[in-house]
Amino acid sequence: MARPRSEDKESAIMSAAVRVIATQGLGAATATIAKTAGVSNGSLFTYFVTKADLFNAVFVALKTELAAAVADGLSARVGFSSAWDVQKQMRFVFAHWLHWSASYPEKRRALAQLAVSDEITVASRLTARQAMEGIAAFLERCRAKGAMRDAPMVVVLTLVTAVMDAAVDLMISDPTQADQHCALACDAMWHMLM
Amino acid sequence: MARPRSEDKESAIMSAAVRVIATQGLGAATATIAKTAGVSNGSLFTYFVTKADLFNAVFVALKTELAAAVADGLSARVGFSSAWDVQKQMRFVFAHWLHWSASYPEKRRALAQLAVSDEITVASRLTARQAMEGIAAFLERCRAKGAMRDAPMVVVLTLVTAVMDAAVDLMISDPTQADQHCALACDAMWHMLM
Amino acid sequence: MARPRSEDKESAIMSAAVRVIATQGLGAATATIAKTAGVSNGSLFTYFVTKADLFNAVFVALKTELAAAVADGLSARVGFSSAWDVQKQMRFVFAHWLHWSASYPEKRRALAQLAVSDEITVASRLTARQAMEGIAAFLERCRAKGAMRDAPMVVVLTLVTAVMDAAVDLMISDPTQADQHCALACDAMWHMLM
Amino acid sequence: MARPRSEDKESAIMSAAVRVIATQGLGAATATIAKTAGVSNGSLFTYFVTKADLFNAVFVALKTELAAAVADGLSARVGFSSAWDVQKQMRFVFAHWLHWSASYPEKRRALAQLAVSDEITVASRLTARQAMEGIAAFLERCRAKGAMRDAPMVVVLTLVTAVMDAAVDLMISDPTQADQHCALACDAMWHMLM
DNA sequence: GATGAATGAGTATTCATTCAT
DNA sequence: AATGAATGAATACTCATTCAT
Repeated sequence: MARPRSEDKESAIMSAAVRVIATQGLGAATATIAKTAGVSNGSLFTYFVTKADLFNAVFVALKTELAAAVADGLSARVGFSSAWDVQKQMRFVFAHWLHWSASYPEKRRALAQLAVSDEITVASRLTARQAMEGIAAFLERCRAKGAMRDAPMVVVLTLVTAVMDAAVDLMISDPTQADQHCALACDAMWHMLM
Repeated sequence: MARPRSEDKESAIMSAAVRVIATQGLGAATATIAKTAGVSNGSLFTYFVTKADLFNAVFVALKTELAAAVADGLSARVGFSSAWDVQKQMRFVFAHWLHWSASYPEKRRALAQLAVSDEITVASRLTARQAMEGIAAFLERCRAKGAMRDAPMVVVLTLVTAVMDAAVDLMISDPTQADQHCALACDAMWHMLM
Repeated sequence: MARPRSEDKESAIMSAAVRVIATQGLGAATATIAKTAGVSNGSLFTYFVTKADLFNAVFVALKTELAAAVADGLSARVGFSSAWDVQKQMRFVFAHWLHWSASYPEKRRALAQLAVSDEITVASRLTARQAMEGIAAFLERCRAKGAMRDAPMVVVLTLVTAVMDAAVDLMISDPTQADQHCALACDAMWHMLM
Repeated sequence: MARPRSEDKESAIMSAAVRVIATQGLGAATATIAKTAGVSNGSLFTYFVTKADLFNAVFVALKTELAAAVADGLSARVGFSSAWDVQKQMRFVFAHWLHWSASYPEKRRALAQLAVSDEITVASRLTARQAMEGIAAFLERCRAKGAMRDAPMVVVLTLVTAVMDAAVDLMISDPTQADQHCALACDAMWHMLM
């Protein structure tokens, strides 16, 4: 598993991949990605044995990054307890999530493409899901007394993620209404879980 | 005077495309699609000038088909009025929608790929949206007194569609729990809109 | 050898071929030629079994047409005898030839392409040469007392044709100087033969 | 640091192109050219971005080579001055030109095809013309006191080239008479210019 | 005979991956 | 390790020709 040095190059390639995928789709040539990263096309393959490997790595990285951002919003507010506080906290977390995602439209777009690709392995998808599980505890608390209190966590997480993704798309496609869309989505989530 | 164009062939190509895209993604070769359709690769191009044209046609067709199926569930129950009836009706419609989608996993998978492709034109996306217009009216009525009563319809439709898609994914990936997932999603929708 | 009727269509196809070859080169599609001729692509092949056949027919026709035009200039002035008259007559014939060719740039261009094609058979080339032999007698008289009096006729004809072709190209490429070029070429021919 | 581009390969491709064009015309497949050059079809495109690029390069190279050969005959005899000497020199130069061209029938044939192609850019044609500039000066001197003393140089060069080309064709098509044809053409040129 | 759909071999070009330097 | 040339399979699309109507 030991990779050649230069983490710089590795991450340069990965973020180049994000940018290129965002604009050219999954059909993007590895050579294009390499050039965008300022690296020779040969080098790309010393860091990622396969184009699919690169894509999987990018997928996992983006999902992980997103999860971290969400967790970030999470850690800022812990310890509320009353119902009203829970709602406030949820809003805060979801708003953080949404705004973070909307700030990186390229990442969002790349992720959307990668998510439906069949190059992305089940393993990658599993890893991605696990990264998101950090917020499971939070959602657990949110839904504790709500309508979805007995639903399996996977289901809750899947539905929540779907709504968030859709909301981000709306925010990106019409940035002037971003705040309204954000508020609406947070409301929707609240009602869905309660 | 010459051999007329065959609608059979046209639709054979389109459904072949669905099957092939579902398994091979958008990178699927036109030759593969043609062979799957039992047609020469040259013929594919007498029916669709371009691979992108074919994909757009398939996209619109699938969306339209889905819309028709939903509308089908819609027309079955018209005329309810009390709140309880509205809920019942909505459940029915959503359940219909979900089960229909879950019954055609290939169509769903193909649609998921096509939806994020940049080969799909705005015109196609518009047409698709218009096909869904029928359900918009229904949602209008559902949300009339609910929390989202003031939200723009696009937003509502986008969120609803996202939840439906996620639910179908869940149903497909774990068919034994399909009914529970369906019920859960319907509940979620209900709460989200009310 | 009996061809299907409608000489109209046959010649429509041929002149369409001239136009299309002039603009698109020999790589022009038969379908394009057919459409230009206002005929179905299938029909083209009832008149010409092969694309090469069509091209050969066009080649021969153009060469023949040119020869006829030259002969036309020829017949206008027959019977001069003194040396000075011969020169005058030659100028007249060559000028006629040049102006006729320069009036049909598409034909000239198509002919230039066809002449170097390897689709054109030796038979066609022979026929073409024979068509031009009408002026052999005339050239014979021109060169009778000149420097090329002992050269084989083929050689004379080849050189003369080459100069004429080059002159026509010059005239076409710079129409404002057409008359000067014509005069120059006639002079050149006169000197070459005397 | 990587394998350097090989000039060998580049010229192998170009001369393969000459051979293949000579026998198959401009419709020759790049794959055929590559195989003839002993190179993978992919490699052809690292040396020439486009088939048209390759053809332009070949065109310019052949024209340049021809010009060099002519210049070669030119430099062998410099310094003559009397009228008789000029004639002798001109004959020598033209004979050299003709024999060189006749020795490379493939190059000649390829050049004939390329010259009428519309893939050949004006830039290429200009470069080619400039390569022939050397002989222009020589012709300038030849015609100084002759009949074409006032004609534009382009015209002179065009006519001379046309006669030379025709003569070469004659020499190639009937090699046993090559010398006579050569002598005849030289005479013709002499008379045309004087 | 006319039409234009059907066919499938053929084309230029691309691209993931390998390998010489 | 880094580079970028080399490779050749793969791809969308074209086109001469055939054939059903």
